[in-house]
Amino acid sequence: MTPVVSRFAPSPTGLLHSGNYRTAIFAYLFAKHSGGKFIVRIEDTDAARSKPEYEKNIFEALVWLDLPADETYRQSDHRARHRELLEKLIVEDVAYVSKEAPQAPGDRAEVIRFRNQGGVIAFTDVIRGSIATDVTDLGDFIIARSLDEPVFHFAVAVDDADEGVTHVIRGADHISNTARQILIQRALNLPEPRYAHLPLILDKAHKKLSKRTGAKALTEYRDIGVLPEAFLNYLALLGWNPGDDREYLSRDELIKAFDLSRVQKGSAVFDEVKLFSVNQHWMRKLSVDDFIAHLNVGRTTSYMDSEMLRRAVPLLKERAHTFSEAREMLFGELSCLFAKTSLDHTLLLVKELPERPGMTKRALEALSAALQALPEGVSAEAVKEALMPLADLEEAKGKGGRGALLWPLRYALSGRERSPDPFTLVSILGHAEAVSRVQTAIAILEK
RNA sequence: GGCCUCAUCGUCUAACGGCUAGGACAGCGCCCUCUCACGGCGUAAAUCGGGGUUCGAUUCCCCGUGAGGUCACCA
Repeated sequence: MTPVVSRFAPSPTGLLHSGNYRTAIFAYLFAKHSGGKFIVRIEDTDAARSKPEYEKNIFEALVWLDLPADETYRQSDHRARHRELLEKLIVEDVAYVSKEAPQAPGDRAEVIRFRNQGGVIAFTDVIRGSIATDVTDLGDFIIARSLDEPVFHFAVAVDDADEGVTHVIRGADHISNTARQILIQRALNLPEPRYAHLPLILDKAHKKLSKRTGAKALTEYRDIGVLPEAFLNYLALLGWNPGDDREYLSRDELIKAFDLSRVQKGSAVFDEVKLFSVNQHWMRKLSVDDFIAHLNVGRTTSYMDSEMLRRAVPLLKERAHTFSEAREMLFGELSCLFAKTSLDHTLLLVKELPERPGMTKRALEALSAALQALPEGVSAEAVKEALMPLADLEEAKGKGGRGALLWPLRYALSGRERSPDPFTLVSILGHAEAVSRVQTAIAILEK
């Protein structure tokens, strides 16, 4: 059995989106599952639209996703070979130079066309089964603008054969191109690869994902702090499933389980919310050090005590779905961990009962005493055990409930109406800092 | 419009022709709770329609319908 060789063949004419990289992921997983080769070929035959920065972006993305190519090609490097075969076809009169009336700016007065004999071309798609196309209506299609400028169909047929590609895994939007490419292969006597056309990924409007309609470039997801393992996981399960109930698979598990026979035929809608949910799963699996590295807040560490940051990681894992969201929290609702915020006198008294004036202050004093009695480095659970009995105390009972005490405490510690619970805050801040903040609150009440 | 392809909850999907059509994400509700989040429990939600084949169709066949793709001197 010949080893599998798959390829990812993007054209560097723009930033690639999730749909493009999903085909790369499937091609990679398929090759690696069988221990075969994964090739990346940059299809830059359109010299006018191909840009080096787009090519750079593609490789950046593949590095980020960790989809290393066993071999890398640039289609334009094969110009001599393409020319040789083009000349051969012309000599054999399978192709011919045709005079044209240019229709659009940039059109040539002379192109190379394939002498199409017509008839039905059929192939067996690994995913969809038999697909037949009547190529008669294709006419004598163009295979090159000139001897040195082959067009996509021609270059693909030649390169796939020259590079030993056994499986062409690409989007279903290429189905109708396949017959044309087979025609060229046959004329050139090239081996015919197996084809697997993947279901398309659709946007919310159920249209093919495209940058024109707002699909994000993959690197945008990287930049807002999506983990590559999450992206890989989510995209692999869009149009494929491992055959069991697993929803979260590591890259090794994906390679092990991947199988073209379980690829869906129907297209799938890209759901960012689910991607973020998968991302949260993988964020939670990160070690504290790795998590902080991904946070990438190095420049602000003078503001953020690094020990405090470490202690905040569990809170961030609990809340954030992306690292940019985590950063927002750090500077927003969790900023109270790193700096005291000014307290609003009326907010502090929000749970004060009119019939029991001074209750808030007395509660905070009792809490302050209880906090000082706590040993250093206690868990949130231990803090809760120590403070909860106070919250249930006589004076707080009735209408105010535990909130009569817990609210001023949490507000004194965080300066915010929304924040983690007070026990967690104490355990993170340390009781010295916690006591100092409570004292500050008491001082405000005394004024 | 021609040609090609596809069709299970809102979304991603599972179900040798045979359980009450299962799971996940998102909803919703309850619990936990001073808030936010987490968590726990629960709930709603689907086989596009019509014909066949069969003892029995989500599953196989046909016809509709719908959706998408493609019809470049772009890939």
